[in-house]
Amino acid sequence: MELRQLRYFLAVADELHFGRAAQRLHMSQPPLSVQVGRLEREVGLPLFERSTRRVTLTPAGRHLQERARRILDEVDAVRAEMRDYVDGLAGQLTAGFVSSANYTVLPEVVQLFRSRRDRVNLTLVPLTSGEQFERLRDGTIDVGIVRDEIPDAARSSTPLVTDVVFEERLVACIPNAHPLASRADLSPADITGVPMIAYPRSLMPGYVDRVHDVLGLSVGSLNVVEEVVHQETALGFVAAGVGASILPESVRQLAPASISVVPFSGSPTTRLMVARRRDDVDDAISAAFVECLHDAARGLTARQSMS
Amino acid sequence: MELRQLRYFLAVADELHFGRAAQRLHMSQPPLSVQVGRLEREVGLPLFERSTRRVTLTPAGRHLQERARRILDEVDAVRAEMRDYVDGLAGQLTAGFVSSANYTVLPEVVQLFRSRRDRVNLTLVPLTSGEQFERLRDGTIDVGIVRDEIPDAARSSTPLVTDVVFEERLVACIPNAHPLASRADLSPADITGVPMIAYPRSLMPGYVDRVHDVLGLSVGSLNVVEEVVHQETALGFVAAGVGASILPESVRQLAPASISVVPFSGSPTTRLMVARRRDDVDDAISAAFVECLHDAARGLTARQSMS
DNA sequence: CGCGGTAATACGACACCCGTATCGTGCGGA
DNA sequence: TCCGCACGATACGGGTGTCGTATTACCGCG
Repeated sequence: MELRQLRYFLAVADELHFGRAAQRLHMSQPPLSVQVGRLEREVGLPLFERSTRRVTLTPAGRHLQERARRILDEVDAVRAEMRDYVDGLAGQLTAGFVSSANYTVLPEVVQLFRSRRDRVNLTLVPLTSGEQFERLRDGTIDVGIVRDEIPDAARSSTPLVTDVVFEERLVACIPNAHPLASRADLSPADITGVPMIAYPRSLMPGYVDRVHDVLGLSVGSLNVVEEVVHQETALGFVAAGVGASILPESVRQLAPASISVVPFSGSPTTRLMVARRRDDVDDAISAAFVECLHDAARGLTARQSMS
Repeated sequence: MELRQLRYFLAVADELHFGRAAQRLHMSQPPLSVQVGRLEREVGLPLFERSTRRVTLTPAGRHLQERARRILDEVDAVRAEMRDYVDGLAGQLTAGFVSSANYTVLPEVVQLFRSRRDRVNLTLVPLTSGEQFERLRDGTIDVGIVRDEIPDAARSSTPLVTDVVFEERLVACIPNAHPLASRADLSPADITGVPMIAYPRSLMPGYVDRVHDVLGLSVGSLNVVEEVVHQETALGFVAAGVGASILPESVRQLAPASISVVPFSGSPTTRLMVARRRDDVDDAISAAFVECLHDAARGLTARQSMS
């Protein structure tokens, strides 16, 4: 029993006329008769009562008509669902993200994407930028939300492409007790002697390089006393008076009253970026996700410029 | 998209191994790979991620796995249902019956058959014996419950076969006012002069012949003053004093107090019979129906002999 | 670095399916 | 009553699909 035979049978059952059914199927009548006959031999009983003047369904034929219609409808539905996978309306997307994105675009991005592509299963994996480059390469994630540019070394080894999503100012988080805490703004020279809480370059290469770059600092010029991997941890050390830390401005939401958040003169920035494999940029699902990122960032940037 | 391809795909999806799947499908691996590839080209995207060491389902593949399993299960179910039609567990049966059967076997037969073959649609058509012979011939009914033997003329024109189902005594229904009403039993000679309500021979040939036969009457020897087609009508005329009528004993259930029901000496009988086309005797459904008839009659005969 | 295992490809044989031509049959009109 | 017509079934040839065997390509492992 093949679908073709069911389609043929159903056409005849609906038309109750082999000639017209054949016409509807864009074929000639003889092979249609043959296929229906073959189906009847397979199920072991006649599905039609035929005379040269009239074709009628047998009870078994009537039953099969209902079931065949149901099955063929289901097959059509599957075909449509498969087309949705082709068009990116359904599927799977695994996205990495730096935890700091939690405080800017991420919540709205997730909401936007879930509403626009409700049949895509979105899996979010919190990872550092460096880990995301690695997992983009081995295919464990499809898209990465990273902070700042990919270092040349990582970029050359695999063809990854990046887009700037959201730009925000860098700020210094300083214990209130420290003399610099009361300053309106800081210059890079102000912090060179200050004990610093920083990220390991191996895990956050883009961000670490960016900070040095925009502040005009040479490698090693900062007095790093502690290395951490999360903003929350960094803020904890700052609050404890261990040192200061250079973080994205959105960290204000997390900073307790015991910490002063001081901007830099010249408003140096850090950039949230989205990274994908080059051969993935025209994938419909990841493209939709990137679009959500930009849409969410657009709203955030507008609010940012108003304040 | 054909069922064969879905079957092949599903085997691979279950095994995650082309070789083992091919083995399970009793075929070799290369054509299996080809068919799966063909299916993938049709839906427009890969269903498996393959390396030489590992086969994995893509998201679309996982989805299709569920749907394909469902569809194939449904096809299997249809096959089983079709087999039920072959085996006579499902289908259609149109049975004719003489209205007098209503007062003996019919109610129990219907109940029995409906419980034994709940998936057979039983249609009951009240018809005289003569009409049933006609409609057995043209296929409008599949089985007939008739009274007494088919006359030779009807029998020869089409190959019908009959079985005795239930035998009961003939009785005379007489208005209470008539002198014969008080008799314990009657002989045929007693009624030759009495005005009679009878059936037309054209509609009930078997019964009319039977009555004449078992009572030893020659054609025309009865004084027929009225012809009717239903017991109920005959009883009405009897109650009105128009005349007497010779009916099956089960008519007692219907007879009002104004009518006397008197048996004949020698206990002549009428027989309820089941008739089928000869080429239908090994049809599973009608055979089951006949079996129900006999089973119902068996119980009835037992109760009859006890009284 | 070769070896085993696995999926993909190549190719020839066979079966299936389709279209054209034709037949058999039953109904309806002349 | 007979002929014509409509319709489904059958016959047959050509093309396509599907299968099995043989072979290739690739990957992981010892």
